[in-house]
Formats: sequence, structure tokens, C-alpha cells
Amino acid sequence: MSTAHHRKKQPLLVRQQLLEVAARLASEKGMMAVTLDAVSGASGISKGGLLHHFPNKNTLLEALFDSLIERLDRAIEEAMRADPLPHGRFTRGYLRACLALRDQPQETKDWAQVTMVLLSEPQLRQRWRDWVRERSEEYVGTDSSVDAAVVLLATDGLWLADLLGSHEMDESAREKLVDRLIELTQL
Amino acid sequence: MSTAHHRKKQPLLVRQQLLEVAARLASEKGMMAVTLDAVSGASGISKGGLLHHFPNKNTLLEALFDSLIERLDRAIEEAMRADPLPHGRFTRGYLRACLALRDQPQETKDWAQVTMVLLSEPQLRQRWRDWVRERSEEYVGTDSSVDAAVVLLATDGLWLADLLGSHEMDESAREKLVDRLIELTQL
DNA sequence: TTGACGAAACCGTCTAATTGGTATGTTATG
DNA sequence: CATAACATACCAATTAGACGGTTTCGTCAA
Repeated sequence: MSTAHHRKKQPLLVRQQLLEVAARLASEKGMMAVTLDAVSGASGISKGGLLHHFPNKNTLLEALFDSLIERLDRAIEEAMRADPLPHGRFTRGYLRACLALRDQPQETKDWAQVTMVLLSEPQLRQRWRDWVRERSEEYVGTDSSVDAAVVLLATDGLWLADLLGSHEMDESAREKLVDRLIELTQL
Repeated sequence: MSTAHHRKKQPLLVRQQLLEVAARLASEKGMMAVTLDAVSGASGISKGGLLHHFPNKNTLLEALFDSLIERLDRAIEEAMRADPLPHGRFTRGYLRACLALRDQPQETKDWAQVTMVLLSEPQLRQRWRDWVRERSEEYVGTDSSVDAAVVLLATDGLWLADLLGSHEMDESAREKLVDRLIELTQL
């Protein structure tokens, strides 16, 4: 009937699009606004199509979270490759990956916002716990000093502050802060 | 008809109870589970009664957030009163207030969880931004060093980690971490 | 090269339950 | 008795998701 049916089939693209729309919704309007109807409507994909890719809402949210963690992993890996010093490398990678967010296009920022939104759903927290534990075990040799822990936590705080728009500070203050954090990873 | 009607009228108590139930729901099941029906059902107060105290859902959420900030303020104030050193006093108060959460009864932890859940709702973020700005202006004289900023951010990170149950560490590691954070506020 | 065919990708509709909210009570309290 | 503090009964809208249909795609035989 409609032309929608005749659209070329591109499962991966559609899936990706659905996740992005869900991310934007969560980011802009909060968790309560992420409904199947809203995602379907805003993406132009029918509800049936949406439920074909994600058999239920929970699966959609989990996929969203996984996709998010993938992005984070890639960003960290990239930052770590450019870092010659082994000691504290992961901590700096984590810090720089989070810092880089500020200069990213809105679309990427949406994904960051989503982290926080998703963490507020108890069912998704375990995934985050797992991720943290895996990393902390992997980099126990290079990133387990007290100061590294301080920096990791401060990075989370900074990430939170960026997302919420709290802790406004001018560029020079921010630079000083970041320099200090980097310095702490090298002690 | 039912005895509920004959219950003694205690507006303040009922209001408090409604907020607590909402907090527990948000904490345990996430934002999406906080519905008027759920709050009403779990509290034993009718929906009409609930909507008498909070004319709409948004008002309920805002009241929840405000109540939360009050608690935080009181905890910080208390910690600050026990701190003789002016320099970095607010930062330490903030840190200690957040640390104290771990040893609180579940009910209080629920309230902490709620912070995160509520922050994920865009409409409530402004309130948090205001709070942060007010504090940072109030304590600009004693708590604006770079290291204080690091500690404030790390405290947020630690708070987040406690809430999410990530970053598991043994007691000695935690002690070392806290000692280091306190030390940083004194530099 | 073709074409048949099963599976995957999507669409549109329907529904039972739940949602936030209103309207109208009833009871207690000052 | 006036008003605040509740309760009960509703309502329109939205919700998650089940279902059956239609179209495209990969593949493999001929």
C-alpha cells in the first residue's frame, strides 16, 4: 500500500537509526519519554518494525546501553594509543575520552546523556558494574595507585558535571584542572 | 464506607510518606516505575489523596528533589560544624556527607539513589545546577583551589560509584582513598 | 543466468492494561 | 459550618506488545 513497505531493506541501518532516536529521546526528554510509540514515531519506522529488531522494550534499552559502552571503549582505546607512557595510561585514556565529549557533535553528546539516564534504571546497572570490574582487572598493573583512583572518580564527576551543565568554569580553570588530573596519573 | 476514610488526618505525615514511597520506587525500580498509581498503591493512600498533596506528577517529582537537597544540605552542614579548619571545609563537608551515606539505613540510601534518577530527568537538572552554583559562590573564599575542585568531582564520582555498586574496593583501599582526598583539600 | 523458495525485514491493526488527571463525593478538624 | 484532608469513581489518552500480513533478500538448484 504505502511506499514504506517498498523501502529498501537495510536492517543494520534501521537498527542503528532506532537506537539513535531512542538516545535522542532519552537525552532530551528523559527516560519517561522513551516509549515504543515515541521511538517508532520519531524514527519513521513502524512499531512492528521496531519490535522486530528489539522484541521488547527492555531489549531496546539494553542494546542502547551496549552500543554506548562500545563507543566509550573505542574512544578510550584511541586515546590510549596516542599515549606512550604505560603507567596510568588507562586512567588518562578514560579521562581524555570523557573530555573529548565536549567537542563532539550533539549526536554524540546525546549518547553520553543516555549513559546517565540508563544508569538510573536498576536493571542496567549490572552491565555497568561488569564493565568497570573488567577494566579495573585488566589494568591492575598500570592503573591501581590511589591517585589513579582519585582521577578515575574525578573523571566520573567531571563527566557528570558536563552532562548536567553544573560546575561551570572558564577555560583556564578547566585547563588547570585537567592538567592537575593528568599530573596525578603520573605520580 | 471503608475505614480509610475514618483514618486520622495527618497531612504532614501522609505527605512525607508519599515522598518516601516515591523515593523507594524510583530507587528500586527506576524512574519509569514512579507512576501515580504505583505511589498511591504502595503507600496505601488513595490516588485522590496523593493528588491532593501534589496536584500533578511533576509537582511530586520536584518535591522529591527538593526534599533530597534539604537532606544533603543538612548532612553537609553537620559535617562542616565538626570541622575546625576553614580552608576546604565545604569540600570536606561535601565529601563526608557523601561518604556517610554508606553507613545509613536503606531508607536514606533510597534518597541518594533518587538523586541520580531525578537528575536523569531534564526538567529537574536546572534545580541541581542552581544548587551547585549557589554553593560554589558561597564558598569561593575557602574552596576554590584546583585540588578542591578535584576532590569535589571525585566525591561526585565516589557517590556515583557507591550508588551503582561499581568500583568495588576493600576497606583499606577506601580508607587510603579518602585520606588522600582529605589531604588534597588541605593543600 | 534464472527463478523458486524459505527466511528475514518490515508494516498496520488491534487490544488489554495502565497512565495522568478530573469530578464529586465523604469525613474530620478548627 | 467552612475548609482542609482524604476517598471513590470515572475518563480519555497512552502504553507495551501480540498478531498476521506484505515485501525484499539470500541462496541454491536447474
